[in-house]
Amino acid sequence: MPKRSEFTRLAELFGALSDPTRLRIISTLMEGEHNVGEIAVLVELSESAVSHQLRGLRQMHLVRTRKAGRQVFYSLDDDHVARLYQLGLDHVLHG
Amino acid sequence: MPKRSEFTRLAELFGALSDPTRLRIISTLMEGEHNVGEIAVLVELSESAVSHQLRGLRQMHLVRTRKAGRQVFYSLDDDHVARLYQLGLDHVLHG
DNA sequence: TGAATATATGAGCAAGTATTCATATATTAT
DNA sequence: ATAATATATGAATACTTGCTCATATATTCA
Repeated sequence: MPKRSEFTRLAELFGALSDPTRLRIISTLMEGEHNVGEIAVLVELSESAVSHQLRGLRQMHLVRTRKAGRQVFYSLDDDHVARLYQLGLDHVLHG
Repeated sequence: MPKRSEFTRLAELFGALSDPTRLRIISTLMEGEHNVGEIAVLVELSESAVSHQLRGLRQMHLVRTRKAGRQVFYSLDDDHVARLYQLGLDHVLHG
């Protein structure tokens, strides 16, 4: 049985995946890196809202950034995320 | 790219795992079935709070129940949950 | 039957979250 | 330099969540 602090961190990880907007962002990034403006168009949300969400994902180290001029390109930092996403989706679709 | 409704359901699934209390309950149930009172003791929370959380997990079909007299025994409904839990924990502990 | 026990549920509240809007910072172009 | 563009951030607000407390429902026991 893990420690309390580990449950908290695990909850934070799943929490990062517990919002449809963030999942759409993650789904978008699974197809390759994108800058903030592109992501905003793809998920149909304001750039500000996207930027706020990306901040959370950044702080959780689920995405990483590459700066190119004034654009910032985001990509998934870690394949654990993609695996969690896929496993969850399997459960939702079949299962 | 999944549909909006699927993102919502996926978010709900991860949302069910996004709270330390619920994760403790799930962790407890991974070791076998327990009734509400036992779970309350093990996770150190009121029976009411536990019952409320179990209701959510039930509605998500993540746990199932077996009634025996006036007690209700809960167990994990589905190994997807245990797999998500384990994969998430791997990410939190190492990686 | 009536009291005791196990669980479930509803209302209410405090704390957390996701968005918008306004503004700040950084970079490029004129 | 100044304007334009891309992103980030802070404050405000509406919505959601997790708990407690009181109460309801079921089941067993005396």
